[in-house]
Amino acid sequence: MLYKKLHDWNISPKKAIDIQSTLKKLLKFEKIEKEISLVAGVDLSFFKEYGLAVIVVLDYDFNIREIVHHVEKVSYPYIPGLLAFREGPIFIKAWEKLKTDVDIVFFDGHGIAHPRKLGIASHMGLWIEKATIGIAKSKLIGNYKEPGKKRGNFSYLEYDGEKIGIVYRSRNNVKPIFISPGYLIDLESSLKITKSFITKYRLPEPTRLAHLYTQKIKKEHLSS
DNA sequence: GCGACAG
DNA sequence: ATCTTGTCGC
Repeated sequence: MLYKKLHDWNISPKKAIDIQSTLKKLLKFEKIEKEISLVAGVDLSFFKEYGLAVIVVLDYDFNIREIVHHVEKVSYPYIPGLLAFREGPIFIKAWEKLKTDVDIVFFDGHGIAHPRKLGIASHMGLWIEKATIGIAKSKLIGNYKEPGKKRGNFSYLEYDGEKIGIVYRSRNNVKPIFISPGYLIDLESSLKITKSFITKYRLPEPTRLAHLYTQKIKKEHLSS
């Protein structure tokens, strides 16, 4: 698939923060009316000095339509708030290999629930010009009330007096997931669409399957 | 200065 | 994210 190269990746943390502050101004959020038919889930795993990105495409019936992956040396450390600079360049290489045109992309990490409103989901949404949703397993910033213990219970993640995400209990008695809009989608639509892709597991299928393949493909690489 | 801190 | 087996609980 095509994408816009908005900047270089090999830059200092200070410049990376400047870029985030600049790109944040380009974000747009809309209510999704159209029925979603094809979605993609993205996840990465690491081994040795390499990073492996996997993109899984699913249709509305959870059938896998396409899977692509890309492996390359990691060139950026993990710094809270700058995750996109570590995983973004590897994800983009996998994205180049993707042939299916999807409606929405789920990322492992936050969207606007970020210090500069530019978590990896929002950041990459601008590059690929697609609607994106951030699905994180823990919070980066913000405050929230612990949601009820039952599946479906939720509360809002707030920061600077604004609702930036939803803390959603996807299964009974399990840690909640943090859903936040990435790009071209609003909070309400993000929750609705994410819920439609959650079955019997904590994570929505696109993200869950991407993670599964990330581990599987990594093992194949280590044993051959 | 202290605590927090996506993956 | 990653190093790692069994085990408690729904």
